Amino acid sequence: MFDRSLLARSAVEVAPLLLGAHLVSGDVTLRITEVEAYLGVGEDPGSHSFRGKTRRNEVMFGEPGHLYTYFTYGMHVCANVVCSPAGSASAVLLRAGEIIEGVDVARARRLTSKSDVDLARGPARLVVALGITLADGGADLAAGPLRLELPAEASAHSTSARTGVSGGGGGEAYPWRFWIPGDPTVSPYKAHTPKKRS
DNA sequence: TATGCGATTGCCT
DNA sequence: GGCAATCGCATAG
Repeated sequence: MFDRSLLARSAVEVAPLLLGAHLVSGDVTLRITEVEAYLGVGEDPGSHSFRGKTRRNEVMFGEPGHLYTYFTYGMHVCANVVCSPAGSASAVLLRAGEIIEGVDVARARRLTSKSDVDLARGPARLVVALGITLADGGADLAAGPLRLELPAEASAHSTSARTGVSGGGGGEAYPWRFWIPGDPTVSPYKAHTPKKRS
C-alpha cells in the first residue's frame, strides 16, 4: 500500500519519485532505475492520450496508481504507472530496472538475456521479467499481486530527451526521461530512428 | 474499409 | 551497426 495522493501529481513530478521504487510481481521484485513521463490530452504530442480517450488508453484516464499496459511493434508490451488526478490522463513509462529478488524466476522468463543487468533493461524486457501481460492493464498497484512500493523521497537523478519518441514529442523540448546516474541497468540512450520498409 | 507506422528487441553482417 | 518481425491503432479516403 502507498499514499495514492503521491501519484496524483504531474508525471514530471512523479517520475523522480518512482526512481528507486520497488515493483513487486509475485516472486520477483524490481528496483526501478529509468522512467519517462508522458502528459495528458493536448499537452504532449508523444503521449498516447494526446488525441483524447480511446479504448487502448482509457486506463490512463482513471485513478492514479493503476497500471497502463499497451502492445506495440506487433510483439512487445510496455507498462506505465498512471499518475495525476483522474481524467488528466498522464502516466510514467517504466523503461528499466534491477531485479533485486527472484532473479532465478526472471532469468527463466528472459532466456535471451545474456547477463542479469539485461533482465529488465528496456521497457519490453522489464515487462517480461516481471511476468506482466496486457491482461494486467488497469490493475491497482496499491493492492493485489502487482504492488508498488514508493520511497520516502525522490532519488538523485538525471534527465534528458525521451528515447524512441518521434515527431513533436521527441527532442529537447520534452526532457522527460529520468534515470539513476551510473546505474548499469539503465538502457543506453537511443534517438528515434525513422522507419524504412520496402 | 484500407493503409502506414510505432513509447522495441534480437539476430544478422 | 543495420534491419526484420508482426499487429493494433490512428488517420485518410
